[in-house]
Amino acid sequence: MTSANKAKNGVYNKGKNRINDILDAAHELLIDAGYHNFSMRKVADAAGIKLGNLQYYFPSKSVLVSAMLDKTIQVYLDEFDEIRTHGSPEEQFQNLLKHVITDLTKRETTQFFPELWSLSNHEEEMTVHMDQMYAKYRSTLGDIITEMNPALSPKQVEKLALFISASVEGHTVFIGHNKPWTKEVDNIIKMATQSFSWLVEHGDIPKR
Amino acid sequence: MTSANKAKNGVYNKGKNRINDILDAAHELLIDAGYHNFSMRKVADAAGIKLGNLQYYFPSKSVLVSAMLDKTIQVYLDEFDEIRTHGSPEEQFQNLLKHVITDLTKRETTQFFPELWSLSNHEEEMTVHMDQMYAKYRSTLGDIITEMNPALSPKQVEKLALFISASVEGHTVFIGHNKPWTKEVDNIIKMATQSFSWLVEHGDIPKR
DNA sequence: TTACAAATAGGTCAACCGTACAATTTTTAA
DNA sequence: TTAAAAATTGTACGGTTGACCTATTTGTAA
Repeated sequence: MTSANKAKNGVYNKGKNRINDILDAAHELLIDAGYHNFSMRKVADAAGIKLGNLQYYFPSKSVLVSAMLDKTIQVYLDEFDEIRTHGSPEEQFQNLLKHVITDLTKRETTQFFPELWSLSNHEEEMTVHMDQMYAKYRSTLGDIITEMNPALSPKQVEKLALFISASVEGHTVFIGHNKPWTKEVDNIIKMATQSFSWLVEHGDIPKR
Repeated sequence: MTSANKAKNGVYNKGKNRINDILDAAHELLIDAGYHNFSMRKVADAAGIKLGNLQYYFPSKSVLVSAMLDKTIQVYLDEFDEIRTHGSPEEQFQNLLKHVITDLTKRETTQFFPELWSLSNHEEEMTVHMDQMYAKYRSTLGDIITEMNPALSPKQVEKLALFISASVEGHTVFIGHNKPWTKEVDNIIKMATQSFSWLVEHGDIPKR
């Protein structure tokens, strides 16, 4: 059992809060400095503790980064469930697109995801976290699509969910926070809703 | 005048080849190690020269990275012009989508762009290179769209080019080289062609 | 052939890095 | 109150990094 696990299962409130503080500081640092400027010492500074103390909770950098990714990603996962609780399938579809695209323009999202994409290309371990999140994303989207057009086969639904979710992610780099086209968010939402709805209802999607 | 400039304008073939070797080595290193593992010493090693010699051509890391980005991006820029030389607007549209999406699956492209996106979020200087490339991308795409549907206003064309190009870029993370959905490339091309063609021909795009 | 510029190598520096570990203080449970 | 556990600090180590600067070698043009 590692020190971090000991701390997580510990009974002291101080330790639990510390872990949250550290994870938040790490997240913030990743966002505004990028992973190439991300170091244990900077995280410790940002969290207001000493390097030795940080290592008591997270014995290695990779353990820290992994935990930080987990926590950040969990926030997005929770939001997908919420979408499914209100409205018709068509409304859920529109709400999901609007929600995700609007979220792209938040500073934290605009900066976080490119780091995640880059990281997953070079650190095997990070790929798992990312894939798991996008699988849930596509699964939620797929459920909605199936209800919108029950004639579609599971394979067709899968393809549509992949195409739509991937397309939406691409806008991060262009309409995200402080990007040149931020003001076009509403238009992007309109175009996404139109074209992707049409694709779900009238598209000729390969059956397998 | 910097050493790098001197070298670039120099008359020795040795020096010119060296610069190309260095830029290629830098590109390769960025691609398979990521920017967080990108160092002057590793570039020198990969290029088969000593650190001191590398610094003779590129006096600082940022100058090197900047030159490397420039060279890499130029390759993509040249390809856009090619597309415009053959076929009807509709064919050009399909060819462009097919070309860009197919390109996404190349190892170099899959790995390079997330690095570029991340870098542009944290290093002001890199943003310029990226924006310039995507501006050219959208401009080419916009010209084709205008010919496909002359009834569209310039503003509408601009929005469509933005939406389509951004959507396509998003697939890098999902159908790129060694990604979980690489085998779906052909289906993605089909869906992109269908939905984006429909959007250009029948979409209700805000006029301003 | 010789003089000069280009190209290459080598060394040094302060700063930063991840990791390990011992010493100390603080908190909690008995 | 006291002993054990948890939390925190401080320090040290071997490496790496970007930037500088000084030889030394190589190539070329006069």
